[in-house]
Amino acid sequence: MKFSSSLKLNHIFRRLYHTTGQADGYLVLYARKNRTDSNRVGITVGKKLGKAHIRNRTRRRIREVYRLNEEKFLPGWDIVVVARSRAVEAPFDKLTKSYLSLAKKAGILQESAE
RNA sequence: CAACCAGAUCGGACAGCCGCGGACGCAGGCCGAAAGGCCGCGGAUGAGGAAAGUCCGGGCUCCACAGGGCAGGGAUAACGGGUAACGCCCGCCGGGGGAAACCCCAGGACAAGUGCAACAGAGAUAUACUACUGCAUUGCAGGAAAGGUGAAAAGACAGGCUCAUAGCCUGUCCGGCCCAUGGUAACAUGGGUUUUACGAUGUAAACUCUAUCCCGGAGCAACGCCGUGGAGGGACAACAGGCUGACCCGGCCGUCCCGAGGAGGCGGCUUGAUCCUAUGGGCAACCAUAGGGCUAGAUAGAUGGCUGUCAAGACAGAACCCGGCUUAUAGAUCUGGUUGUACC
RNA sequence: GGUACUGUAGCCAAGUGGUAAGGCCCCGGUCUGCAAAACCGUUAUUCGCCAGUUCAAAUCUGGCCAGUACCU
Repeated sequence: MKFSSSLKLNHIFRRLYHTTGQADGYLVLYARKNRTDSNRVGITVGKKLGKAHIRNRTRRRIREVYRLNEEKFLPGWDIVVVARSRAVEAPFDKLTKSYLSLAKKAGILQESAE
């Protein structure tokens, strides 16, 4: 990916949970500026959603949505996406639609992508 | 061919585009004094039979600890073997199931002691309600067969003597004990002994006893190393620097050193009671020898998305590592075997 | 990843082998002109599930399932 990396630090996750997020039936999205030129993206899949292989698959699909749509995002943000229970069985195009609409509400999409 | 039984192996495949992890290689690029770091390119490589539950047994690491015995605690339970060890595995004995192949069993001891046994029943470890027999006429003697209750009522049955269903005698069977033979052994077979004391209910997944084994605690989020800042301790010799102050002393900032240590980082981290093949030993589990192979090491945690064809069809994702057990699991293939039917 | 604990009526729960206490709620009745309160009565096919031991299991033993807490 061109300007993105994964978000790994636990205290940044906790800082983002305290911000106001955007949510729908599939996902919850938190975003915050990070004063760099790149994005850091974290994904949270809670233990209630299923066993280990189900959580792994859900996380991969959410990561893939970001990877395929990276050029639509603005750089310089920390982003955390939390999967909700409907995201486990959701088809891929619905997941993509949900992700992008939440990102648009949060104001982290490029103007040309809208 | 059908229905089964046992064991073993696999457990979506192929193609295209985009993408991920850690090694390796590169006369590649950038940073750096160097060590090295970051990026790029390349071709390989990259989850399981249960990776799961965390139920047992170990390795490994740290903390605690002079030696020995008793006590105490825990585990196991026919017998023999395998193993580093096990509560696991193999063989075998006994019992149970099946027509058979074959499968299942926590399978020591209640005549060492203690405890518990509701309801029903006359009586529950002991008894005499109904009923029975003899003599006498409602009393004496006999003793426990039958009825009934219950999970359980003094091993089971037959014949003779007898007033009798008591008691005694005889015989058969079950169990116990003793002897012989076979077996390493559990045990099997045969013979003997006896019947009120060799047989006086059940329960030890009740306390307990016996035999064998074990014995401190924690667990890789263990543990070791580095450690910006901040806080702590020490030093500041000479004119000296800044702040406080009219000035001096003093205090703070400052400079250097020290050892703990939070965030974070690095190691631990994968070659091991290892796997494959062959030969030999053993009924088998397994063992020995020889040759060959290296096959994930992440740390918000790597296998995904889309398309096409076939199939449509599971359970499910390593996190220090092994040996087992248990649980979940669609389907496919192979090997050996049993029974039934038909044909030659 | 690791270590503990809990599961009994809709809710809170007692019950250490022998008919599963009690309280709240719900429902029915008495009372009242109608309610409330009070009083009386009623509610467990599986005591989380499956096996086993026992004459007999909520209870004892083993294995699963679900939930909670702690270490971080």
